[in-house]
Amino acid sequence: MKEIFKLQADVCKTMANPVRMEIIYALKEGEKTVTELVEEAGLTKSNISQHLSVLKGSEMVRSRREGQNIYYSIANPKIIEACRLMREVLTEQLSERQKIMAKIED
Amino acid sequence: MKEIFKLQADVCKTMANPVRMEIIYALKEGEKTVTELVEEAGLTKSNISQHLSVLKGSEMVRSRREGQNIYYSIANPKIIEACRLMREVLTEQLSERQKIMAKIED
DNA sequence: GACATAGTTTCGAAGTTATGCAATTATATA
DNA sequence: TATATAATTGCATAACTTCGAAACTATGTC
Repeated sequence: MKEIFKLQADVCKTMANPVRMEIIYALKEGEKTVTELVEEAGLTKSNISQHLSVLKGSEMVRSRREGQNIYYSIANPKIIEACRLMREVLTEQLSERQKIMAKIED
Repeated sequence: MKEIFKLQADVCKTMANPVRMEIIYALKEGEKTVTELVEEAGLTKSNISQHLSVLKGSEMVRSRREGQNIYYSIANPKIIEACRLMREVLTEQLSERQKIMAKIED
């Protein structure tokens, strides 16, 4: 019974990094090569490659080679859905905080 | 623009621990005291308390005191929704793996 | 084969997280 | 005030994560 919590925590762990979150959002638009992701994020190729390897290890992304390039894409659209919901949680938290701040300013 | 990825990763980070995931699922049923959570999880009070403090710091749970007890509850039902979706991602991954295993056994 | 480009892997330093133990705080009750 | 129960905090330590630099692998072109 406890095993499921561990596995589910691992899914979160994969998404629990700002670079990997940025990669997920970048791939939302469609498949991209490592170099494209590197340029978009403004980070080293080594770093992006390592994060892609984590994402692939948890089966959140797939990859396919085409000549010199390797194209990465989101493995399951539900990952995007989960991210969307977490962003909603976040925005509701932020707007809640703003309401409180507004009250204090009165 | 990058800040949002950091914040969103932080939301994930909060959920990226099996004990905290177990607490979230335990609180899904309704508010509970620390002692109840301790008994349910079979861990030390110190440990549960520290994880509750992380969850509270990210505003995922609320607490209210009633006499000697402190009752914890989920702050936003969307947190449960996000967890549900992540579990779906997980179960789809597991069943996908099983399909592949079945093919190999032929 | 030599060279260029795309991507991965290895390694070590720096930072972060999880845990139990012991000490502390808060409330209730006699 | 003394004592019991509920919960939190501080601290040490072991385990894990992140990152860049350099070395390596894979593919394409001359």
